[in-house]
Amino acid sequence: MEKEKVLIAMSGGVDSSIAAFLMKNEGYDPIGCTMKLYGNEDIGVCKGHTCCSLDDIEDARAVANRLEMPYYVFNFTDSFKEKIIDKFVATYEKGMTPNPCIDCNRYMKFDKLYERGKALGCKYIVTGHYARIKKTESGYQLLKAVDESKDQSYVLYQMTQEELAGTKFPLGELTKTEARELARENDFINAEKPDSQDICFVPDGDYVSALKRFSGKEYEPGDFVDKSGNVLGKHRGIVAYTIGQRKGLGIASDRPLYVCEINVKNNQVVLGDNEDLFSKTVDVRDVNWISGVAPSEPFECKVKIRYRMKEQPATIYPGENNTAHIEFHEPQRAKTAGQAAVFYDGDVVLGGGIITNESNDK
RNA sequence: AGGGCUAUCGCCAAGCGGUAAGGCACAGCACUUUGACUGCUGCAUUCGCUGGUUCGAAUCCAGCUAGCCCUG
Repeated sequence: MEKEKVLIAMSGGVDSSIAAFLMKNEGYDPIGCTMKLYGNEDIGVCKGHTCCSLDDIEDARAVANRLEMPYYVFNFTDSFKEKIIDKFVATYEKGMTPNPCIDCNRYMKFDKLYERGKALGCKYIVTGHYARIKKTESGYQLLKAVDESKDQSYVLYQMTQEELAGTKFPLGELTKTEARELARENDFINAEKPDSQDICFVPDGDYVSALKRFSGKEYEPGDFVDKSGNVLGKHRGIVAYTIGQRKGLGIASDRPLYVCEINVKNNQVVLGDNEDLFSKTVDVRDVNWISGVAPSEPFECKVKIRYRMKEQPATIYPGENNTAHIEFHEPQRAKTAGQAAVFYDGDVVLGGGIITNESNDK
């Protein structure tokens, strides 16, 4: 009997390697692949451990060989630049803070890669994400991972029914510790490889320099001001800041200062106290409802406003044109335009959207 | 010109005769598939200068210097 083909996105890290291993064990016929998303020359020198650096292709290939899988490298550099990098730059220039990982999942893994999988006759594409997919009578659900500390459902909220139907997340049921164990037991060369971190196309973590390199621009310094408009100092360009940021301001005060507002128009960054950062309402656009249909009535659920935070109770008011208004029961710290708000009902991801900045959007 | 006040780390600021708190900034580490937040660690042998009193002074005294305020 013919085994079902699946396409495995392999970053070269432990997780996706184990994903491949598990699929193989489950009796699928896996094909390994790595998406080439950028060239080293595009991002400066590329050393270190990031999720898709070219060095990692060697590791991915080694694992694929080990598992006796065909292995391909897909060159997606053009669309990655267009869909991820250019948007990353544009978002910062608008005084907002992008989350490129979300876009990468949406436009690369579950769009470009998904198509390739189909073209290769694969029934599923498989990634090493820590999240679960559940089939119910009413359709597919995206769930949090069993290992809550590693849960990545937040960065997957853009997935559609069709994508969920054609995707497998074998790591969703495992803890990170178990994944590492498996890698060690099977002598995977990347068993001890550190978890990825930082933006993959900004390996040194200096995203401000990266922005300049990508855009070819210098960003104009401007004023740091307080709520009353008093000038407190000079900032090094609006793109270098995000809401709630404390470090790197270089301003000595009698208390900690935080970025409260980024004003693109006057090229000003407004600084204030931590208490000034809290607000109860958040508006989102580009909302994706995983079920495929927007709720017609307001409802209660829990919401995350950033990747690393515990979801908080809120009421969602679905709006026109894929928007929604969120009212938290308790004020939340540092809502940041450009980041995603993701809705949860227990372990189930209901959907999510991009946080708008009312003042900047006007 | 008189009178008063103040001078402690890059910034704010404790200390009031017993051998330099703390906050901010900065640096490093941890955490982290975004940016942040957060946590931990480090950061003045020295208190405007010069003398004096004392076993011992940033803390008391004198002079000098600088800044601020009030009054001709």
